[in-house]
Amino acid sequence: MALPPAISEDFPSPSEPRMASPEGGESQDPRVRRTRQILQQTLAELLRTREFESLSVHEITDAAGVNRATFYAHYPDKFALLECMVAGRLHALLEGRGVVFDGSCSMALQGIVLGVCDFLTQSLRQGAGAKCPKANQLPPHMESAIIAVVRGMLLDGIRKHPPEGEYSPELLASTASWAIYGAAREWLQTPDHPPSEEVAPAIQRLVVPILHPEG
Amino acid sequence: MALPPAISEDFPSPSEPRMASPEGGESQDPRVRRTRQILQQTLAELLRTREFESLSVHEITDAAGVNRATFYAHYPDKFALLECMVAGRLHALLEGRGVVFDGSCSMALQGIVLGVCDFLTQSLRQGAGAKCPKANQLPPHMESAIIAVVRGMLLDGIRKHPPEGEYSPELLASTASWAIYGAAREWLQTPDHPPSEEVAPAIQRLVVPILHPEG
DNA sequence: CACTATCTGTTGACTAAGCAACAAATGTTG
DNA sequence: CAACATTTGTTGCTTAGTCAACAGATAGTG
Repeated sequence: MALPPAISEDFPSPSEPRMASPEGGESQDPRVRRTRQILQQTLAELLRTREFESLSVHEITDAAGVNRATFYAHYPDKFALLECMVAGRLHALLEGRGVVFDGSCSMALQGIVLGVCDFLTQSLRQGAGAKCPKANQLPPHMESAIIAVVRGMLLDGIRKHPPEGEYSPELLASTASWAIYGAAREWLQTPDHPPSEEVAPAIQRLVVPILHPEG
Repeated sequence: MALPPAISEDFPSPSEPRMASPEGGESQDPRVRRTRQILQQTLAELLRTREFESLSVHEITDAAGVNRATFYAHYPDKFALLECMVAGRLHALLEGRGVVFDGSCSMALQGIVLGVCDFLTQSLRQGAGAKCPKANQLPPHMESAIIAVVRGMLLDGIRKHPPEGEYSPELLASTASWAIYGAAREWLQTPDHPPSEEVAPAIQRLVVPILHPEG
């Protein structure tokens, strides 16, 4: 498989990854939680010294002490695992800050923006060893995973307080999430960029009109 | 159960604990290694803030995210888990220093003595929060676990090079292991005791005659 | 004392994880 | 190109872990 699969519609929760078979809802079985946590944590550790593209499923499961067949019982491929891993970490970061986007409060939106900026920064710092020696860039599949998480959070919030415009929640969420990530990425690649606390309000002001096209 | 069961004859390896059913040999199944590692690690973490006596099996398995029935499939009781946990940590400490007792070399014996002293010190430091606020003492079941590990190592070494005297390897190993632990304990409880590097040779000279009654 | 509560082991039915083997696709080297 | 090795998904069978429920032991409370 050369190209990653399309990001699924459903939000890829870390404990209930994007899969072919089962419906949503978090798994209760301790074995399931344990296996997914081990796989995600192992991938995170491998990414400190290895490039994602160069990793095989066999290598990940070997390092995790998990059978390869078990891997495929949880994730369709390594891209899904990456997505869930990033989702889990980003979610943990945002939850640790008490950020919950409900569709109307722009403070929460700014929290998401700030979270993405900081998450990008720390992800780059961690993988400084092997991944992108010179350019301040993340591997592409990690980027789309972050966007998918942000899109899922925005979509949840928008659906709770749907705006009255003509645009679908999906379109609004996708547009805003790509915009947020693009802005954060641009900020990060700017030499001598200001701290995230300064740039976050600016990005937030740029994105707000997307979510509230009328006002 | 009010009293701990007697220390078994076989050495309680961390990955193959003292059990009713199976024979010796380390388990190959990743699930088995994982479960035992989680339980031992969880116990170690709990002991930082809790007293061993006050812990129930239910509490340990709950914190570990392991089913209580699974616990009993690996350990007959919490004392066996403690023993295996201590054995694993002490073994790791000694192996990290390259200590292997083969029954004859007194340098290795001194390595064991030094390891016990340092292990006692670090065990006390870790559990300083809750266990024994004033006296420099370890919970009794931890003490017997340490002695069991030392006894097992000595027994392995003695059997490789059995001395010619009238004493059985078991008697020699038990006597020496209790002597070593008692000496280390006395050293640790002495106010302003010298560093372990100084006391270890002294203890070793005390114990050597036990293992080599003739010479 | 009786009542309640918790802990200890144990059992049997169900489910997830391990394992070996497979076919197919993809590289890689001569 | 051909031969070889690696990776990817998938499949049946076995084993370990989960879960609920059980009986017995221990201990606290009115």
